[in-house]
Amino acid sequence: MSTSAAREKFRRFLAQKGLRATRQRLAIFDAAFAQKDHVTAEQLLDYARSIDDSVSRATVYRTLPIMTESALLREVDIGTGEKFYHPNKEGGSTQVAQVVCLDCDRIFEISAPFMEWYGNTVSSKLGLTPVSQRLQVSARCEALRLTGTCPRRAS
Amino acid sequence: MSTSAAREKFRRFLAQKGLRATRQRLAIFDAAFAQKDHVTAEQLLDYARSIDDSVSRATVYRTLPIMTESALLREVDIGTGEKFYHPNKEGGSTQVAQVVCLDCDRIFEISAPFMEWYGNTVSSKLGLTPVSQRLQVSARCEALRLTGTCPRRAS
DNA sequence: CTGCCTGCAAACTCTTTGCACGAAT
DNA sequence: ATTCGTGCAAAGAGTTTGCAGGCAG
Repeated sequence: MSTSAAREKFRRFLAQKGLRATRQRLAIFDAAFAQKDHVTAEQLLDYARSIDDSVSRATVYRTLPIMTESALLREVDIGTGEKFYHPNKEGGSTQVAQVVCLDCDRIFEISAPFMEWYGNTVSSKLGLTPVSQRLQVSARCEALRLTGTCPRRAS
Repeated sequence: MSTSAAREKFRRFLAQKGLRATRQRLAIFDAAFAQKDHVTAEQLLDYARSIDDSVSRATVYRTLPIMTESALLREVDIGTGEKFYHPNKEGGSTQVAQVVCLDCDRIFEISAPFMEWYGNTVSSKLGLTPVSQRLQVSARCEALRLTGTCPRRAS
């Protein structure tokens, strides 16, 4: 899905929900879709302000749940206090695991379709219906440990 | 593992680390091991104070990482802002998944040994060594949805 | 006795919210 | 014209920390 196609999808989502397509919301959307890595709300605010300097922190925090609900943005909570956001450019499976490198703080996303099966299996035994699942692996950089340098750190 | 055996293990852990076995730390330990369900730091503080009313919030927060490191206590972060704690009475596998009921807020723990294999597999592809993994399923109560009452809620 | 540990309260981080103004439809 | 949306700043929740005094070893 191209960024402009996603942008249209966002506009449609807003219209359908009876929400307005304001300059600020679109700037935040564009900021999010310009990102390659996972970013925090604060980083998104900075970037959105470089597009439209009228964007405020409050609006970022108010817009993030909307974008998350539209499935155009994925929210990732790795237990560090702050949440990370990542554009869902493929529009595809939401069954994704994360591998978090504790050395470079990078977040890698890995498709993990079996999570859905697991959630169903385990929930039904408890009389529950799964809503969502998360699978995260925290890890250390092997190269850094051995050679003192993380090859990915160089970027 | 009995509670008193765990208590001894905690004392030994403290000694080995050169830490002192203070009244407060032991009260917090006892409070944690008296719990059946998952509790927050605040709930633990209340309970610890009923054992020794000199226990302060600061000491609870300072003691929790020590107990977690000793593996006698398990920390569970389900992304609700506060962390939950649970005594590791079996002393066994740390490979545990959580099923969180969004209706009654209960946390169910489920042994998931395959997580270790998964962590290894996925990490090695990235040149990483896994440190820990978490698998969580959020779910809704089926009985509550159908009959309006959660059988577990009654407890 | 020595210095690790403690309680207190203030500080901190991330996020949410009340209010009056502003702009999308 | 109507509302919904906005920026600002203050509030909020959970956790951490600086400091002066207290207790374990």
